[in-house]
Amino acid sequence: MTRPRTRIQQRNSETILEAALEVFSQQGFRGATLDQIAEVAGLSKPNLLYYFASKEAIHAALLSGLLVTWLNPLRAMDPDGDPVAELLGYVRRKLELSRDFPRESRLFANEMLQGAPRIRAALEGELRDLVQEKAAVLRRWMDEGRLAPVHPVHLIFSVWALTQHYADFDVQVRAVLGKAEADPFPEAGQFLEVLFRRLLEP
Amino acid sequence: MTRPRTRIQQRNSETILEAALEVFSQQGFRGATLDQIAEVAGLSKPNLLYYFASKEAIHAALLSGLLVTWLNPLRAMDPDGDPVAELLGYVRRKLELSRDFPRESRLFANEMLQGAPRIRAALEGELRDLVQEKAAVLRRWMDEGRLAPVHPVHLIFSVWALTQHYADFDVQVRAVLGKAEADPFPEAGQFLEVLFRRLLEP
DNA sequence: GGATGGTTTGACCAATCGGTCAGTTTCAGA
DNA sequence: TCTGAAACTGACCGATTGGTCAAACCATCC
Repeated sequence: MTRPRTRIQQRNSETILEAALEVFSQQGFRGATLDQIAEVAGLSKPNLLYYFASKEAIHAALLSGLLVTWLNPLRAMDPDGDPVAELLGYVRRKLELSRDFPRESRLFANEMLQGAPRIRAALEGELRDLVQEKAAVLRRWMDEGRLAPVHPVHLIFSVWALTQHYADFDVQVRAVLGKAEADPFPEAGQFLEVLFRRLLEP
Repeated sequence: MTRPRTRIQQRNSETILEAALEVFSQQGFRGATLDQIAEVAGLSKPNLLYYFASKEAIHAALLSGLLVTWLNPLRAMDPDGDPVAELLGYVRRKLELSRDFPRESRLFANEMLQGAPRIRAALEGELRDLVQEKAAVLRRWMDEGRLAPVHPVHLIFSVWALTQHYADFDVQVRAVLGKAEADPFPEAGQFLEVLFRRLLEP
């Protein structure tokens, strides 16, 4: 449940979570099966259940760390920094998360599509509080005339939507852009910088 | 398969598809079960399979009409109209789709998260062609100085991301905004209009 | 070389899965 | 009112599901 003790426990727990992330992020909770996870992990199904009490427990372990990681870039937005630079930095870090951890993004998206049955509480508590706190900072910046006035919460939504789109809809992005092997993220980064710069510069 | 003939066939086919949309959009293909769909539809499982050959067939029937509906707003963008007005109109119509057909949006999102195994071909064909066609129009508008120069395809991505976010992440949006009963769409519409106006006006 | 405790597994379980089928009920048209 | 087709159902099928368990394995320390 908490920290694995032996090296084997450490290694196998990680292997299982890695495999579970692969499967859950693609199939959702109900669509994923322990057999799939076991196969990806290269372990037997009973062995999975030796390390985690249930399918639910594996999923919970994945989700528990997720929200924190996901919100770190927002937390890092400095109220004493330069408004536009801070927000562009946030966008950049969030886009890097989409690029480097697309499966985590899809796991989160899956949970949202299902109506967030397992993290509803965190959304209405932790997440809401942080967003409201940062929205107040944004509102202050706007009042000071250092940021164009827009609805601060929807502004944060727009950062989420625009960055996560490149992870969650990766197939579509690549299909439309055509060049299957090319990396769409550099272009996306440039586009988003222009977008937010034009939106936010007073 | 094609058009139902009798009134009963018409009604029950619609009932089944309506129920299937409810379940598939929330659970994804693998996560959904025929029993769930049958219960929501108020029909017996064998009766479902009297109208549709298989679970796969129900899902396919839902998806087949989806892409067309989903792309209609983009199709409606008039190459001879006013650039900014046309794009804002597109955004408005797309946001209305998110508001009025959130389950369709989630069904599509689920398919994307799974890697689009059933509509990959349409993405690389029909969808790609339409986007490239409209991107050419956007590029022309930019060359004529009637639209600020940005990457046209990523511009279209941004419309998708920002509008679909309000359907796909509806739970999160409402959790963060707090007021559970309030409708976030009017505010969203205003925000998106400001965003795209500032981004696109030359 | 044993003893010990952490690790792994084949065999198995009840429940649920998508789907079939023989047979019954309902309905529309003559 | 009769009849044939359409609509519907309970019972059932083999496969798969999440999960259990006793037994075996294995590394380590004495």
